Amino acid sequence: MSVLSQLRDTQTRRSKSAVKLIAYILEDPIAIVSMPIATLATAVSISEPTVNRFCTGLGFKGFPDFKLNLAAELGRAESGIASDIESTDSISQVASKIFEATRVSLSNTQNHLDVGLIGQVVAALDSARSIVLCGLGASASVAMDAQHKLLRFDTPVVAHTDIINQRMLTTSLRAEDCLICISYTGRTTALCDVAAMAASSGATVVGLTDPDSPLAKLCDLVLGVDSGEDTDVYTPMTSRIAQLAIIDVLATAWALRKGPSFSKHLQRVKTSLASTRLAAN
Amino acid sequence: MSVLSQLRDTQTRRSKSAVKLIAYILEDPIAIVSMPIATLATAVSISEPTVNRFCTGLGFKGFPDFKLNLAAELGRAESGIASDIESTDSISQVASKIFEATRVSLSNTQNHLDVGLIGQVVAALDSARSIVLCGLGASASVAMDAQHKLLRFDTPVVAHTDIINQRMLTTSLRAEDCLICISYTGRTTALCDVAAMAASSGATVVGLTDPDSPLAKLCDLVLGVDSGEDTDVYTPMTSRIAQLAIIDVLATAWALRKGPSFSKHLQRVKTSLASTRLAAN
DNA sequence: CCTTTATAGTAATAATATTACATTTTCGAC
DNA sequence: GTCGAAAATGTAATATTATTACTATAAAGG
Repeated sequence: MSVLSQLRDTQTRRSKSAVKLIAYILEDPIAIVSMPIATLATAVSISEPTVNRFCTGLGFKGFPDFKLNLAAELGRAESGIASDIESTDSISQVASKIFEATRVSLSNTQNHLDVGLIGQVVAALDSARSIVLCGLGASASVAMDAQHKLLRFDTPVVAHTDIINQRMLTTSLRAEDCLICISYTGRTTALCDVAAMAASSGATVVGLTDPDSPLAKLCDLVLGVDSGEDTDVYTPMTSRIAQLAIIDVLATAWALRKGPSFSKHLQRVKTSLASTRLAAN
Repeated sequence: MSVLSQLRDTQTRRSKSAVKLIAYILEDPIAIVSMPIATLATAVSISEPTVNRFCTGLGFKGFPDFKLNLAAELGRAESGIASDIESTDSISQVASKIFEATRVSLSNTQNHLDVGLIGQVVAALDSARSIVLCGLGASASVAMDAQHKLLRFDTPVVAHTDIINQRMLTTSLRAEDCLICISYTGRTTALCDVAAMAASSGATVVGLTDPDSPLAKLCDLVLGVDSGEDTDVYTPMTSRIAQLAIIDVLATAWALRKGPSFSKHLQRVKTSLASTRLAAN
């Protein structure tokens, strides 16, 4: 499992010093890799053995081993720094850059993903009376995708990609419902209004958005999608893909939570589609 | 420059021990990162300071710094084989596996991408009177996403995710139009019908699908999406993401083809959206 | 063949990390 | 609350690992 996501996991119980330590490490992981244990210990005002115990506790051989693994992981994330596309690029250059940028974005999202939160969102979905997905513009397709995936579960789910329908919906939301708002920027006024109205109805509002955005502040649970991409000319492509990956994780985690009896249901959905397909040839 | 390529560089003059050292490191770089300098020195039958001098000579602060950089680089290269999700997996394991599978799928798609074909499709888009996107089920969201991206261009574009509308549309297609059919399996009967009808109208039919599928045979141009994933229980997640990446490439390549004058138009689209956004805070 | 320079080795030292043990804190039962 | 067990933390000693300073050896050029 990834070091960073292990650190970000809010599920596991942490000691006081572990909390301080994690916060400090996550603040600038790159700096940690070239830091002796003494420096780190002093920086968080704890003792060196505590740092060491923390590392072994995570399953590493010791502090140096921890640093090595962290470095490897950061290397994975930092690799491309997705270079901008130039007007002189050939198609194959464009393709490489886009694929690389997408991979980088995925890695960043993975590294910043809070596993504990995923669990909470899955719990919210599982106990919801119904699930509503809202997204506008580019995020509309993400909402549709999520709808398609969540349709397999037996909780009523619907995606709304139209602001009028979205607003109408909030009037009928109940406290037992779950609303998932999808927006890359988290600054779309219309969607913020929807989230605010939903929140006042008592429904659980989940945001799939920039954690620092106005929208995020209106949500009960926020799944952050790594930003840091310039929203210029070649619009946010990679962020959408990261959102989709998060939805995959949600759907899969939910299916697992439902347990083995649930796979029968999935099978039924599947076979009901078989007749729409041509045989392989 | 990358550590490994620096080591492989045959141009630079090396001392006798440096040659031995490099050979040993390249043999199993992963092993090196968790090796103390003493072990390495003994293994190559040279002294520890020689190893150290070698590292500083390469521009690193010392042996540990060298190891750190090597680890980061290896982490980057590491392309795990997407393992299946087990019912006993924890949420973080699920997340890691999904992200990894997605990255692998992206790489596969990238490797199999025919750049010449992309060029042909872009040419078709550029000369089209209008563009129609068709997708059903999971591919509906891909079609929507593509629509959103292509809306920025000044060719009329529309996505249809409803089989009735799709069928109606084919009756009004002309030879100057371009139809893009999106389907992961390429075996959805309804969509094959649509493609066949469109083809008979003379329109250019582009498929974003499995190259060996019935749908692909009905298309003029086929952009293959790497399959090889079992379509069981946890349905094709990663393939969708690969499709989206291809669409990104198409849209970007098209924008570049349009040339710099076109970026003005993109800017106009962008500013027209600004008023729907909240300011950052 | 000798000088010069680069290269390598030895041993001491410095730096970094780990262990063993003592102390404090936390948490739960009473 | 308070007592005791368990967990968490700190101190100091020790072990590991890396670097430096110095010496010796080997290679290159005249």
